[in-house]
Amino acid sequence: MVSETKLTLAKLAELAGVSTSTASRALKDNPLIKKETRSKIQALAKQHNFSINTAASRLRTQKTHVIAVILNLVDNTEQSTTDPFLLKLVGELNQALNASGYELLLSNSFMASDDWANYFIRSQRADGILVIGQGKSTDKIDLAAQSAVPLVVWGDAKTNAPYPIVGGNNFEGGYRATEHLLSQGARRILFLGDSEHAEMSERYKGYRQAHVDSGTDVDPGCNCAIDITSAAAYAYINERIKQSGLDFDGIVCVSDMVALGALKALKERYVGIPGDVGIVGYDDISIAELMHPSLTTIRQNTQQAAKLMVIELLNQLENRPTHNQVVETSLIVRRSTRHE
Amino acid sequence: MVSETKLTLAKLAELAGVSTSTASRALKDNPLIKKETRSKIQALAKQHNFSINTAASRLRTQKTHVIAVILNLVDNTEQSTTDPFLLKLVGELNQALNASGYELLLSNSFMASDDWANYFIRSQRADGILVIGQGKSTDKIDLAAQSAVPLVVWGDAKTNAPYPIVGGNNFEGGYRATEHLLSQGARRILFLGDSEHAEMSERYKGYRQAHVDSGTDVDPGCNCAIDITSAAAYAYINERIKQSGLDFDGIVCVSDMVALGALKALKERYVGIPGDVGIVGYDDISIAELMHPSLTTIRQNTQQAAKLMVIELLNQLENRPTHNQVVETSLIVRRSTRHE
DNA sequence: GAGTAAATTGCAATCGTTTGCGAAATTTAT
DNA sequence: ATAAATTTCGCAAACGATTGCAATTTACTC
Repeated sequence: MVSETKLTLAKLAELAGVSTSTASRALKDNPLIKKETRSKIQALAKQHNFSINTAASRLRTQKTHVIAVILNLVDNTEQSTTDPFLLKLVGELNQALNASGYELLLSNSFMASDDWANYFIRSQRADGILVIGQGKSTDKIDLAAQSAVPLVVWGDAKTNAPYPIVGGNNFEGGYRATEHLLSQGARRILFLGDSEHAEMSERYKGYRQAHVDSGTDVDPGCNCAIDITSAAAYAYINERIKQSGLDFDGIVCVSDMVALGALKALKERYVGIPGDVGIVGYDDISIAELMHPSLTTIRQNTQQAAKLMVIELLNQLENRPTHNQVVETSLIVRRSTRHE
Repeated sequence: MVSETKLTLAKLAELAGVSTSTASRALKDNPLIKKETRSKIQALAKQHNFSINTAASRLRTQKTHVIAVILNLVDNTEQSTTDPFLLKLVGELNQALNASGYELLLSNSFMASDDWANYFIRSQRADGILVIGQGKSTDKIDLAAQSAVPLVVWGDAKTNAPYPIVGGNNFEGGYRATEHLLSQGARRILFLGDSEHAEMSERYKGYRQAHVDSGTDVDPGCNCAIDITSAAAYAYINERIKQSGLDFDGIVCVSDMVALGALKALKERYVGIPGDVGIVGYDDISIAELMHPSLTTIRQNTQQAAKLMVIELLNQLENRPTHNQVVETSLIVRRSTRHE
C-alpha cells in the first residue's frame, strides 16, 4: 500500500516476471496473451494501485480520450455562464462523454487562444470539440472547422454548416409558444430576445408563422432585441411600460431567465399574470415550475441533446458520416399562461 | 497555411535552421537564447500555427497543468448537479484556474473509479484535485488525501482535516439568518436541511446560538432533515402542514433551491410571505432576487471562493504551507422576510 | 594576436507506453 | 521422433518535447 517509488509499467512487468509488452497487452485484455497471464497481471496491477501514465499513452497512441467543451459566449453582457440551462447541458455532456469513455475539459470563449484547432487539437489536449452556442458570430467555429477538427455545435439544426449541429426545433418552439398564447386570447405578443442569434431567429420565424396561421397581424414593434439575461429583460420591460404603457398582453421569451426578468418587472407593477399578460419561457430550467406563477415554457430535452452531440462527435472521430440532429421540443403549460 | 504534415518542434527548428533545443527554449522565452533568435522562432511558430504537443511535454516534465474538479455528490437524490450554486462555482473555478495557467477537467463522483489519487494523479491526468462538497461522508476525500495528493475541498472550513478546506462561515451564516428572522418577530423557525452535512451542521449550530442569544427556546422538532433539493423541500412543507398545520412562522433554508421549494408549497396554500412565514435561503443564486417575493438569503462570495481554492492548491503544488480559508458571508435582505 | 570570460547553441539521454515483427515455446500432424 | 502450425511472448523502435552538460561562437582584456 505504501508507494515507495513511482510505479511504471516496466516495474509492474518486472514484478510479474514478464516484459513490458506483455504487461501492456495484458492490461488491455489483449487475447494475444494467455488468459492466466492476463488475469495475473491485472490482479497485480489492482493490488499495487497501478494506473497507466496517460501522458505517455497519449503520446504513443496519438489519442487523448478527452473532449473539450467550449461555452461560446460573446462576452459578459450576453447570455452568461450562469444560465442554468447551459450549465445543465454541460452536466449532461459530462455524463454522456463518460459513458463513452471520454473525459470533459471545460473551457469558455474568454480563453487566451481563439484558434481552437491549434489550442486543443494540434496540441493534443483533446480529440474533439463540443461547442455550446452559435452566438451571434460563428467566426471561431468556422475557423476551427476549416482545420477539419472533429466538432459538434449546439445551436440551430436548420443552419447549414460544414459541421454537424444539434439543436432543438426552434421554429416549432417559437410557433408553439406563440400559438399557445394566441389561443389564450393574447393579441399583442412581444418577442423578447435577440433575433440575430441563429437559434432565436428561427424562433422568431415560428412566432411570425403562428400569427399568420391565426390571422393575426405581426407588429414589428413587438420584436424586442435584448441581451439574453434576466437583467436586460427586467430593464427592457420596465422601460417599455414607462414609455408606452402596457401595450402588450403576451410575451414569448427566448429563455427562462429572460422570462423571469420580465416576470419580475411585471409583478412589481402589479400587472396580472396571466390575466393581463401571459408569459412563455424557453428551456424549462428547474426553477420554472417553482416560480409564482409557475412558468409555461418550451422544454428541450438536454439529456437527449447531450447524447446526440456525443454520437455525432464519435461519428467524426471514427470517420462515419454525420448529420444535423433535432432534439425533442415540447410545450409545458403552467400557470403563467393558463387562464382558469 | 496548408498543413502538409504534422508540425513538430523538430520540423519547426529545421525551418528556422536551429536545433530543437533552441527552438524549445526560444518558445518559452528562455533568456539563454539570443533575443533575435527567440523572436524569429516565435514568429515562425505563429506563422505556421505551431503549438506544442502537450502529451509529449507532460511526459517529459511530469506536469500536466490540468486540475480535476470533482462534483462530490452522493447520488441523484441529494443536492444535484443542477443546483445553480455548484455550477456557478465550477464556472468561477474555471476562470480562476485559467488565470493561473491551468485547465479544468470536470468530473462528478459517479465516475468509474473511486480512487481519485490513482485515477487522476498517478495517471498524470491532472496535477491536483478540487473537490466541491464534503457530502455526508468524506471517505473518498480521505482516501485521496492519504496519497498526499494536492487537494482542496469546498466545505466547512471549521472542520479539521489533512487537506485545506475553503468554505463560507457557516456558523455565522446560520446565525445571521436566524437572528434576522427573530428580529422580524418570528418565534418558531424551521431549520430546513440536513444537519449531517458538515457545512449544514455548522449552520444549525449558528441557528441554535441565535436562539440562545435572543432568549428563545429551540424546539428539536424544528430541525427538519431533508434532501437538499427543491422537490424535497416542497414535499416536506406540504406534508408538515397537512400533518400539523402551520406550526411555524419562519424557515432557515440550507440553500436557495430548498427555499424555492418551500416557498412554492407555502404560496400554493396561500400562506402569506413574509406576513405569516418569513424565509431565508442560502447561496444567493441569481434567481433569488427574481422570485416573488424576492428571497432574503445568505450570500457566499463564489468568486473569492474559487480564487482561494486555487491559491491553496497552488500552495500545495509548490510546497508551501496551506490553511483553511473562510470566504465572505453576508445577509442579503429582500422581501421574503422584510415586513413593511 | 593570444588568452580568458561570457554568451549562444547543440548533443543526446530521458519521460513511459504501445506495437510491428521476429523468436521461443507449445501443440498438432505426419 | 520430426516437421509444421499455433500460441505466447519479448526486442526495440517509435511518439515529441525538455534539459544537463558540453561545445561552439563572440566579446573583451592586455
